[in-house]
Amino acid sequence: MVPSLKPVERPLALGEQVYHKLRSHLRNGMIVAGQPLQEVQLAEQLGVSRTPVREALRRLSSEGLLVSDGRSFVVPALTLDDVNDIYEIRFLVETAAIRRIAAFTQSPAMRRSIDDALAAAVRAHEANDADAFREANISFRAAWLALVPNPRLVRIVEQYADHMQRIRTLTLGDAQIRTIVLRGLGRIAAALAAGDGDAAAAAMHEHLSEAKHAFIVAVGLDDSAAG
Amino acid sequence: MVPSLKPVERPLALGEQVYHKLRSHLRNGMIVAGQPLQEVQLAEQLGVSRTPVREALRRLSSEGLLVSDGRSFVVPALTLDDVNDIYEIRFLVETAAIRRIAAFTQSPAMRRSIDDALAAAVRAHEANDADAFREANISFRAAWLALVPNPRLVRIVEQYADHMQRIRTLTLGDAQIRTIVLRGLGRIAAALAAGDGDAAAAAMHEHLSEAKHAFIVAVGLDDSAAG
DNA sequence: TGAATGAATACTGTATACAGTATTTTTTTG
DNA sequence: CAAAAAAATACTGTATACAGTATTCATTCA
Repeated sequence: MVPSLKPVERPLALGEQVYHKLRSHLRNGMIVAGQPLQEVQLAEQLGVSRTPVREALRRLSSEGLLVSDGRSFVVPALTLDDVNDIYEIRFLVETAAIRRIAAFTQSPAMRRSIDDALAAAVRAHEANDADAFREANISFRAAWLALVPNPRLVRIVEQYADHMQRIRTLTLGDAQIRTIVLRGLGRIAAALAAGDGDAAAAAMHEHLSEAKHAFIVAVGLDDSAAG
Repeated sequence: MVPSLKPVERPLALGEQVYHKLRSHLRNGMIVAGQPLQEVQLAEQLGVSRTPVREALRRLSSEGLLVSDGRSFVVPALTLDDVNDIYEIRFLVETAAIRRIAAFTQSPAMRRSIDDALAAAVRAHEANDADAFREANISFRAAWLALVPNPRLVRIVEQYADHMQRIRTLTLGDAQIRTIVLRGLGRIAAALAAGDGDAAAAAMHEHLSEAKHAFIVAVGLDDSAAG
């Protein structure tokens, strides 16, 4: 018998595929808020039956990415309260998570993928490529999250980051905001390179603060829009 | 038209009912780890078809209360790593949440249900009633959680508390542990009454620490069991 | 013309049938 | 008797049919 032979990749269940497809569409902001997501309609578009669609919708709903509008599901329109609540959680968990990994990011090997993502962000910014920048931003988070040893904590971070990622297309379309974000990523990476957990947490907090503010202004939830 | 007339209670969907029933059984430790939960079997016992059962199982699984054992679902046996991870999250979110509400718990009216739950715990402890004590413990958490203004934060706290609640029957069966827990609840309540957020967070941290230790010893995950 | 009523439609909840796969048991063969 | 092969079984993934309910549209009556 051959040792350490991994089981063959079984084709992903349809429900899983539908879930991932809808999720990525949500992340890209390709599904607008308010528009109802109906089982039959989606099933037809995706070429599957209602069952896997239903499963995916309920799963997204249980994660808060969709809400059940009595009958069908819709992408929730975030209120200012929602944004405050989400960022309260992000401040809490992302600063804790990044502090957690600073102990072993002094090693360049561990930092490899983080630095790669940062470099990609720099390139995208220089090329003025908003989509590539957004991708690099996602890669940056994925890179440092991969070092967090607590999978449950990772899950929470990913979940609430996704809530905002859905709208990130809006803010990262602005080159000025990309400049600010890039500086934030740089500060976080520098703190990690120094192995300074407190500095990394502080940099993350500032970074999230800037992102929150940019979002609120972009969507017009701030007072200036009302006045 | 009659004003303020609430919509009539619609009967809960079967999937919802199955979910709640299974969840409460998990909380009470009535479903042992390792035993596979199979759709057909559960459907037959509950008198419904596989569909709602399936929905409930997937939902519990997505919340981490069950894991998919290739085919069916099982209650995961918590390793020491799991316990450490779960409590890392609990330390983080429950201290933050309790700190958040201390600002308005100086008012006795706001503290009402918290004090009630504490009183119930005292009575249960004096009566040496483990079940009632467990209930009071749950009520205490529900009471202070009801004051937390961030529903998403509440959800995270509830979710990870439930992970442990499932085993709490074990530890709270011991009168000595109940004494320790009761002191912990008292310290938290006192800090809240004083409106001292930092003290409340510290009391919560100590309380969780004691609970974690009691659990590790009760299940025999500690070194003493191995040695 | 406006409101109320009834029919038609659209959608989800639930049950069940069918297909595919892993596991176990039985049978067969050395 | 042991091992391998084959069959039976048990289970989940998916599709689809059916039922119930809410919503929308058309029709009728004042």
